[in-house]
Amino acid sequence: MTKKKPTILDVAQLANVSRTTVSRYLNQNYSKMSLATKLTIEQAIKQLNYQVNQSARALKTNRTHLIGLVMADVTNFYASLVFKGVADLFSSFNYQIIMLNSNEDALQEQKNISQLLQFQVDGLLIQPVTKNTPYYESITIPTVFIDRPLASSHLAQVVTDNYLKSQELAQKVVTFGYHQFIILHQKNSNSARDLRIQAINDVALQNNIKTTIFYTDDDLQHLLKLLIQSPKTAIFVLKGPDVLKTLAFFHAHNFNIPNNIGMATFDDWNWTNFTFPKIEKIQQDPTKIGFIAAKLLHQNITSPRLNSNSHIIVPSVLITGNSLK
Amino acid sequence: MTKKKPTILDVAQLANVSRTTVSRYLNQNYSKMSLATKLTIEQAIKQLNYQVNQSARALKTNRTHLIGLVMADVTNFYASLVFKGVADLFSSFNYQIIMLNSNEDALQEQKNISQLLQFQVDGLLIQPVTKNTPYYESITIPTVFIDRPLASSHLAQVVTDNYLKSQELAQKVVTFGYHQFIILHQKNSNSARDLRIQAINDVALQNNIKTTIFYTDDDLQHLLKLLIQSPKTAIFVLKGPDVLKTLAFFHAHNFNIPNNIGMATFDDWNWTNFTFPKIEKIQQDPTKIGFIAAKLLHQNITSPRLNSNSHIIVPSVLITGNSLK
DNA sequence: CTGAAAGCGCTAACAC
DNA sequence: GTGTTAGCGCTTTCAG
Repeated sequence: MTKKKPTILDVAQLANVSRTTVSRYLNQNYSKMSLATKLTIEQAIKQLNYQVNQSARALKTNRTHLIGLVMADVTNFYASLVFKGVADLFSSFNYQIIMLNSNEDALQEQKNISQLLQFQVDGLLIQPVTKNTPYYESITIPTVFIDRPLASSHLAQVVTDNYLKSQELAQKVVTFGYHQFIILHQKNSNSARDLRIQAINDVALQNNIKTTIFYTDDDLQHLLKLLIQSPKTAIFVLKGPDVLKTLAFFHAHNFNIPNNIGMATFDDWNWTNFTFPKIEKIQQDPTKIGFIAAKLLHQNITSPRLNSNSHIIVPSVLITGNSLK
Repeated sequence: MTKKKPTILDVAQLANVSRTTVSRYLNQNYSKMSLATKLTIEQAIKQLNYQVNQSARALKTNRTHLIGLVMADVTNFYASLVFKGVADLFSSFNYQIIMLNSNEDALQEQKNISQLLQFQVDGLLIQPVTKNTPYYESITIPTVFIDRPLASSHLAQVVTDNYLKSQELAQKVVTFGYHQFIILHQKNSNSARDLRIQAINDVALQNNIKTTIFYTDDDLQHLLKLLIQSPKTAIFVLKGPDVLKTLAFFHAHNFNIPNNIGMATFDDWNWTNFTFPKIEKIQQDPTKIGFIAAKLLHQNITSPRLNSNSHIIVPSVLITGNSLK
């Protein structure tokens, strides 16, 4: 327990070779090494239960094999799914992921990034909480932004097709003949959500449909006023978990979907797979977004300046439900 | 971009002091330092935008300020919540969390642990996928196990009161006069789940109630046979997300809860907050478990051999619903 | 109050 | 095919 960890020197001495040779073994430079020494070293390592010290290696090679993942809100299920994708990609290259929580706070995000830079991470994956591109552009290590589009074209980013798919969804809703749209979301805003709202609004305008924005943070009771004695209404719920909440609320107040109200939503996960009725939705694949972002980052780390400012759109899918009528 | 990062030496030269003095500044050893030099150094650091190199510091001090978090399944919402608790605690001590996914696979878990040891993490938090205590006991750095109880008393662990609370829940269900229990869970087993099942079984036995175990992995259709023309039945759903699935299924087959069937569940999150009806449940607090485990680990890191083998039980709460009748 | 210098464990020229 | 050696950036005695 208290005895020191074996170093490369211990292995070298036990195997009767030099540190260099052991180092070569560790880095798989077997090319110029007799099978005999290779086996001796292998044996010595096993015997001592030797493990390379990544700190030392990092100091020498200037590569930590650490990736920083800065998520806007880790308690959001979106974060787990992105993490999975990122971890899946990087685990095959023996990189480890340090995840931090910005908690939707810009200051915390900057602290997180600064911390990660001290740890000399080889790359950064950021779900940005702000649109503060000057700060983001000042980051000098390979970085890929996730989920929330940023205006600057200098910054590599992997996002989904928010505007177009939302437009498509809204247009489909229109075909059902709704005369009023209600958009339900949380006050806290971000660029991805803004694009969705904008698309819905644009479609509404083109079709002379009245749109009201409503915050789930507020008491849903207020919503009732909007619904009673109003024209045929469709509700867009911008966050998966809010669907459950809203459904329960409607159920309690004897509103039926799709008979009294139409509903459509955006789903990062399978929230609506088990609801009644099935909700018309746009489904995105956060794990895929994470995986692709990680892949891009890995490229930017291993061969810099190649696609370092790619913008990748991971398409989402429109899934039919029976929540419109 | 390509220019080298400033080192402590650059700061020292700019501030006209020695590396030692800068190092003292960095480590807040202000006690024996003139205010003048302190300010000069502060200024130089700002000017160069200097950041300490943690790899170098780690090599020297033998402390990485890295914590390894090995979770059985990161796509499970439980993992996010635990992570939050762990991150909340350790962020105040400037430790970073490296999270890895064992994917419910023992081999993967061992690889993960081995990787983390190479990175010289200062401590380990493990949600174990096996009961392989010999291997776990061979780990020589501070380690705390989470969620799934391990037999060995040598190992520090933070878990919830699975057996007792499950017993309490089952006993409550019994008072409603159910004559049959069905336990719904996933085939994949672990010690925490086993304890819950055992408690329910024990209560059933004591009350001459027939219990059937049913896997959600299988087609739920089979479940119907068990329900039609059978005595008054209560269903225990062992995983929050499965509640949605099961409710939707019952709804589709015109079974009403609580009129036709009773239901009780275990909830890591607010899965059942928005269901109809509200489900009788045991609610645990994974974030709290993570926080407490992290606290214990931090203690074990900073003052070893004090509580290094504590067993902490974080109580869960029985929450009344209207799913029993 | 400050500095000189050794050394943490490893890698990579360069030598042989 | 293998070894010598310098040095990555930092902390820490020890000396002044």
